[in-house]
Amino acid sequence: MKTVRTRIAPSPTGENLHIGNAYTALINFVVAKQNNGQFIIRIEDTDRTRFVLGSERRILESLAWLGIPHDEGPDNDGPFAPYRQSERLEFYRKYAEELVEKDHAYYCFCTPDQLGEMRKEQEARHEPPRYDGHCRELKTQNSKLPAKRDPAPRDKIQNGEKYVIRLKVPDEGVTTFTDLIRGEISFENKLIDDQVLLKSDGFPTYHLGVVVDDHGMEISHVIRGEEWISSTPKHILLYRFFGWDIPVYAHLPLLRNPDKSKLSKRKNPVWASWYKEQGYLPEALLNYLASMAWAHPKGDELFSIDGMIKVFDLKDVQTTAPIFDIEKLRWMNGEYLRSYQLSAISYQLYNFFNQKYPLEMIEQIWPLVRERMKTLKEFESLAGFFFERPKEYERPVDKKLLTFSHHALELSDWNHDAMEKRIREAAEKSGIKAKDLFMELRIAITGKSVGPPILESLEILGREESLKRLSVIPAPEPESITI
RNA sequence: GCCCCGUUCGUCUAGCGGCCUAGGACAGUGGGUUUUCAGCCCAUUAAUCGCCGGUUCGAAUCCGGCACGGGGUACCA
Repeated sequence: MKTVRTRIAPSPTGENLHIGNAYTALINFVVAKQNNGQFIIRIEDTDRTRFVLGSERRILESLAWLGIPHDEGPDNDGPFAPYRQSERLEFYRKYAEELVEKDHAYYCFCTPDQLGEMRKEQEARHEPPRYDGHCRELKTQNSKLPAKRDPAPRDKIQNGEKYVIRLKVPDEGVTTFTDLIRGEISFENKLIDDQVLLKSDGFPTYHLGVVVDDHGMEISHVIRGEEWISSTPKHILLYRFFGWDIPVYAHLPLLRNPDKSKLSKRKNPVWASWYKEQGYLPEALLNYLASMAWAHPKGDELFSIDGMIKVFDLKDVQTTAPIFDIEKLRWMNGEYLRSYQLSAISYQLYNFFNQKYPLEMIEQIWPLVRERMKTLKEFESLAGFFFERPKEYERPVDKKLLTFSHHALELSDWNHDAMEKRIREAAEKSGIKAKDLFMELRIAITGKSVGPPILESLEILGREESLKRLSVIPAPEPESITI
């Protein structure tokens, strides 16, 4: 059996790795690995007008962060280098010319202005917008020669006229392909436009690039988003015209915004980097993405990529496009966070906050906040008071209540049981609810009414710092002070 | 407009002709544990399986039509 080789082909036109690409990458990676195959990254940088500097680097960084390693790519090369389309231009020209030679493509000298005009007219006549084939028969009269050798187009080229190479889509017949997820899909050829294959700047369009490179890099499975379904017949035609083996196709459903439109940055955080900055763990993000349009056969909600590789089957992927719902991701992230060993999670937090907080402190604090956290970032809002006295208080502290607890604490040995005992005693004597005393302590120390257990927090802060905080009460509203 | 893909709780999904008066997870709600929040445990709300017809003894599951949603229709990917 042929080696399974899959790939993702991101274009460096965005800030970072799009979460939809991360999803596609995950599935491609899993399919490759479960078949002992290779996973490849190819950069499709053929649109120079949308090129974003640094995008490629950030895409690769995010993939590395996610833990989806590639066997071949622009940064580590491989047997089919280069892996950047802008560095493979000679291939595309060669193959486009070959198609012209075979009379399956032709030179087109129509200018963008002419094409725009044409489309406007078609629209006015309520016709579908498509290339009218103007240059298709551009030949000397009665010429039997293919366009390649015909003098008419040749002369224009020699005169320096700009041109593109277009695919000559047959006027009749039906192009059919089998999608592993959706089954057979057919398109009538007469409805397929004469696609541009090679642009006037010498760069290929996606359609030429993807076919030439997938074949050239021996890609066995083309697994991509469903937005490519309607382009696939063009690709099939190309494979046939070249006489190449057609890869296995699988079109994944598109991830959607809550309003069901295609996932977009306007309506949702889409960059993988955003999830990293918010303190999501790559394992959780991947686990969540895996649950999109696919479910673990055992019904497991939490599983690793390795676990997924063992049981995943492309055929089980759903055709329905799922909505990307961050709530479930948050839950999952919390589960992952809690499953970590103390030292591992502490180190993650240490690095997440750029070594801002001492590792030993984090290790002490983590047990107090582990049940409360859903993202790494939340550590700061939950436990920030350990490192810095609160600047803002949820409400003024009641000095009278505080005084009781203050005294109680001063008298106690500085440990949890002793402190709790003293506070309860103080409460009983004064007829105040212990609950209220604890709350007042909490606000004085943390500035907030919710958070980690207060007595444990006091222990970690230490006697000196704690008492200092209890003495220096932020200026409350004058009338609320009752001593 | 035309072409293509889709349609099960709010969301992710299970379901492959009888085991479905449709199961699980997230979110929600109620309760328990608790000095708060969270976590944990228990309970619970929520889908006439888009609609209409057909096939069948029997349909969420098969077929057809319709409606709705999405994608494509570029010298963008």
